Parts: sequence; C-alpha cells; structure tokens
Amino acid sequence: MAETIRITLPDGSARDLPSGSTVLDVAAAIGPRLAKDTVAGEVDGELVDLRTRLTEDATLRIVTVKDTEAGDVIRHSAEHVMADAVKRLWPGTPIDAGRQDHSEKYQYDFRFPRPFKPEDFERIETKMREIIAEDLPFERTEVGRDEVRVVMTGRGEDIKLIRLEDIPEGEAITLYRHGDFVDLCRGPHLQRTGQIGAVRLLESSGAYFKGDERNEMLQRLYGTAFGSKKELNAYFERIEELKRRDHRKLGRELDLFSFHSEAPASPFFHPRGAIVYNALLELMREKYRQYGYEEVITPQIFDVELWKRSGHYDNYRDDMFFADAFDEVEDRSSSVKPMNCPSHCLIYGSRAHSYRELPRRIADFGRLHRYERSGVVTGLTRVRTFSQDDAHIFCTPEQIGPEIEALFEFIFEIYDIFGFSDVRVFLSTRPEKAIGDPKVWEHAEAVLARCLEDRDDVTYTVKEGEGAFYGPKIDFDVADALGRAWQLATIQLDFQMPDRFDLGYIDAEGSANQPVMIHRAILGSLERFYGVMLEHFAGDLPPWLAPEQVRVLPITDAVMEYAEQVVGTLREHGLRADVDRRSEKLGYKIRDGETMKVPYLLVVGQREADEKTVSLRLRHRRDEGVHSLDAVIERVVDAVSTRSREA
RNA sequence: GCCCACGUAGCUCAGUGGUAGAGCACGUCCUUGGUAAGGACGGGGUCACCAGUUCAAGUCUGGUCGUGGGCUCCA
Repeated sequence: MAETIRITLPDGSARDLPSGSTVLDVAAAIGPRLAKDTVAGEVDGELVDLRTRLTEDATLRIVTVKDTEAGDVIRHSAEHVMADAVKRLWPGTPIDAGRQDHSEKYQYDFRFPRPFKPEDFERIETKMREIIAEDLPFERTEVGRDEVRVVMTGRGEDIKLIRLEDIPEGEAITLYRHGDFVDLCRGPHLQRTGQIGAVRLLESSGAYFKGDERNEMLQRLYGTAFGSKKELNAYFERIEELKRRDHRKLGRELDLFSFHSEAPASPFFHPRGAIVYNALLELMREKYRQYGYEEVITPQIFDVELWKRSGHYDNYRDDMFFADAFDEVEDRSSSVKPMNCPSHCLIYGSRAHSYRELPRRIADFGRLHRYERSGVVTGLTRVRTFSQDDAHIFCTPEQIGPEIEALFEFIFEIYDIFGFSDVRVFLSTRPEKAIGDPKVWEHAEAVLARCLEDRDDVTYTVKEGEGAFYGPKIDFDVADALGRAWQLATIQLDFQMPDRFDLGYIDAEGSANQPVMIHRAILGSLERFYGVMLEHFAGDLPPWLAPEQVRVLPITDAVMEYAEQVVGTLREHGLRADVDRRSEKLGYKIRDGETMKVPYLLVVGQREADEKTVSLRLRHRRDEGVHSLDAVIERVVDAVSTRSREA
C-alpha cells in the first residue's frame, strides 16, 4: 500500500493525501465550506460513504447537499431518523429495515401492534424534526458479527438478528449510529442529521417480513426527504404534474381508450385513439419502405410444439395464453403467440435462400398476448395484448455490423421525430436461463460490444445477466419530457433460433450456412410507446398525431353552412377536421376545443363567411388573426406532412 | 403472484345502519353570441359481484373480480 495516494478531482486537478484518508478528509483539504456541505463521495463513478477510506489512487467527486445524488443519501439518513422517531415515541418497538424505492421515497418496517394512522404521522414527523434539530452526527463503525449480535440482543432487536444471519460470511458489516439509535446498515449516510432539510411522511401499509406471507406482518411507513423545503415542495409539484400527465387520465379525458374488466389489462382503443395508433403504424411503415423491410402477416394461434422448438415453452409457458378447444383442454396443445420470431423463422425457412438476398428484414405488427401477472399490469405501459413494431433481420455474420449500424440511424431518426433526445444505451449479457453454447454467447456479446464501441455518439452501460434467453441485447432507454426513463428500443442478437429452426442460406462458394437473426423493435410495444408518448406530450399531440387536427367553430348558426364548406375543403386536403355544431357561445366552444387539445381552432363568423377567410387560433395560444383558408390549409398540411412538433 | 388501499351516475366525488346526492358531461327548450364555461327544465345508479350479520346494509363481516401504489417480474 502506497503511503500517499493521488486523488484526481473532476476539474482535472489532483491532490496527494495520506493513504487511508476519507472522502471527508479530501473535502476538508479543499476547504471548510465544502467539508461542511459534503454528504458523500463518488469514487471512480460509484457513490460511497463520506467516511470511506481511500487507499488507492482514484478519481473522486465530492457530493454535496446541493447535488441531485445527495437525495438518496439524505433519504437514507431520513429513514434512520424516522425509525429513531418511532422508537422514541413507542420505546421498545423492534425495527426491521428500511429501503429506498425508485421514486424518491423511502420506507421502514416495524413490529407494531396496529397499523400506523394519520394522527401518528404528525407525531412522527414532529419527532423527526426534533432529531434533525439536534444535529446528531452519524457514526459509522465496521464491526464483527459477534459484536452486532451483542448490540442488537441488548437492544431487543430480534428482527435485526435474523437480518444479520442473511449477511453472507466474509462481507464487511457496518453499524450506523446517531444519538441512541443504532442500525445495521451498509450506508452511505450524511455527516449529521441536521443536513436533512425537509421530511414528510407519505403513507403506511402492512407488509409481511421479507415479503413472505408465511412470515409475521410488520407495519411499514413511507416517507420522503430532501435537502431543502424548496426541493420537497418541488417534489410534490412533480407528483401533481405526473398525475396531470398520467396517460390513463388523458386517455379517458381525450376519449382515446378505455379498459374493461371483461378483458383485464387489455386496452380498447376508441375511434380517436385508433387514429393515433394508426398514425404510429403509418410512420413505421413509411420508414420500413425507406430502410428495406418487408412486412408480413402471421397467425395468432399455434401448435404448442412451435414454442417447444423455439425454447419459449420451457422458459415462458407460465406467461402464455392457451387457446384450446374445450375437448382438448387437458392437452393445452394450442397457444396464442406471445411473440413473432418463430413465425418469421417459419416464413424464412419456407424456401431456400441465397446469400445474395440477405439480409432479409421481416416486419410484423401482429397482435401479441402475454399473461402478465395481475400485479404488474398498468395502463398502457404493461398490458396483456399489444403489438410491437417488431422485425427480425436474417443476415450473414458479416452483415451484423452494418445492420446494427443502420438500426442506430433508424432508431435515432424515429426518436428525433418525437423529440426524445436523451437516450441511454445498455448492453445486456448472458442470463442464467440461457440456451446455447456459452462460446457462441461470448462471441455474440463481443460483436454487440464492438458495434457500440464503434459509435462515437453512444456511451453504454453493461447490464450483466439481463439478456434474452436466446441472445445478448442492446436496449435503449428514452427519457421523456419529465426526465423519466422508459425502455423502448431493443436490438437482440440470436444464434439459437436459426439453429432450432434449421435455417440456412447458400454462400458464394455454394455451401450451406446458418444465418444470424437480429430481433429488433424501435417503438417497442406500440401500447407502451403510446402511453409514454401521451405523457411526454402531456396529451398535446403534434398535428400529425392529433386525432382531430382542425375544429371549425361557427359563431352563430347563420354561418353553419360556411363552416361545413370549410371542413369539406380541409377534408379534401386529407386533414382530420370537424365542425362544432352545438348552439353554444364561442367561449364555450373554444374552451372545449382547448380541453380536447385540438391543435387548430378555426373561428368563423359573418365577417369570415363574407370574405371567405378563417380566424385561426392555435392550441394554448392567442388568437392568430384572420387568414385566407388556403394559407391556413398550407400551414396545417405542411406541419402534418413534415411531422412537425409545432403547429 | 405477494403486501396495502380503493371500487357510489359517463367523469370527479359527498354520503358511517333507517326512502341514493352534488358539480361536470348528456337530452329538451330559451338564448344567436367574436376568442377558455349563458339560462331553465329533464333523463340517468342491482352503490363492482356473491354470500353472511341485522327488523333494516351503499354503510358491518367474509369471499370473488377489477383498479391504484409498492415488491417480484417484463422472452
């Protein structure tokens, strides 16, 4: 071990410190103000406790209360403060453990004789604020197993003793302490409780110990915390905004789709909703012509043998629907397709192929059914019936690189149309229940990694063991207008399926070869994309997607005839337009047009009828004034045909 | 699938054991108006479903289904 180590900071500067210095020591060496605000460190890209001792050269970023990453540390510490508050209010309450979820909330489980009630929340919050005001330092101690046992036994924390047994031998065990409160915890934690700026309890629920119903029921408290009151308020505003944009709410309000218990987790797209769905399909079909794809239509119901052959039956039969006639129910011999790949293998294998015709890009919008577990379905983002913009590319090994290259172009072109500019890329490798030779897997992973390395504009993260059972994949996570990440596109390399379906092609030398199969989708599930897109646009769909592009609002019934003429002309130009024929005041009709998020409202009164003009009003904007109908049509047709995001 | 909560009119919701309510939406009529809600009247509910407790259940209990939040999962 070196006596001094070199710590490189984000600005490129370096500092030499004694080996064994902590993150906090580094901060202190830079300045006292920084040290005061330090909540954690990021060592070589990994978030660590500020008490972590550095023993090797490393790059370090000091995380302060002002950084967004500080939130997790603040909430983790608030979790301990909440547990402390409960123990102070109800001494002797045994604690289980806390955890963070993925939405800026933390939770902690207790053995408590009854559910926590709203009145309890206030008392607990007040107590938490007292503990924060005490500004107690968090102390981290690395301890031996026996020591933990003594401490927790002494404190009557018998649940903790069970948790202790679950920690694998050889793993470092740490205790975090503030005031009288002690928890078995990995960290990281703040310096002092006073660094927690604002806390709020959110809800409570029962929860079985370790999530197993055979175990005892504990009581769980949920809360959130931030560095400041301002950030806490921003959190609640964000929650409100999420509710406002919720695609389930928008789908109902805009009359796009509904759900019915007769077909749980299966969307019914209404006329307006179907227009949007079909506009997405039209987009993909147009691009398919450009990128050389061939669309096919395949069956819904298949002999189960097909899935045994493809490997899906072994891996996923619990998630499949079966479709047997009543007298065959015992056999479960027919199944509804959960995916398209085997169909495409059958089509490819229906005749001999020459290397000259590869790659073949087979596309399919076929309806898929997957028996998603009841607890996992949500709105359009996780459904039991959906279609994908699915395609399988059959190509030679040499063509993998160029094909993936082209896919990157395709994917970014599509995302650009929607304004999805923040895209994160992941490489997922061999999972546990993989089929096929590990050597082939290694090769496939290497091929994908090379494609990723070759692109200057893409950085990626490896997800170990997250690949499909037949091959590794590249996934694309897209951030929507609120910065939430959604997995949409996927590119999956598959050497197994061509083998299982005996697919082949004749190469230039006249000998038989096996093609490689690339599974890919860009929007992913149309349904999920639909939901994500609705929330991304907050329901304000761009003109090319809007179910009703133009609405004509006659001011009085006297100009109804002119209004009908205008709509007729708009429709002749291929636009989706209608007249608001109700005998309501203009203000009412405008309000309704705005509420239904129609991009263009055309107000027509006697003046317009006399001059053959229209008064244009854009969604969420002021009156744009009077224009000739031709000028407005040109403007709308242009926005639609270019798929502009602006009206 | 597991945990918790919820399910009353098309929507948002009120109604804690004693004859089902409001606003919006919808219909009819009056009003014919110039850039975000004109007025009057009216129709509409097996209170998710099935059992149970009770003289009496939207209300209490159990079960089923569905939905929401979270967990696990997502070929």
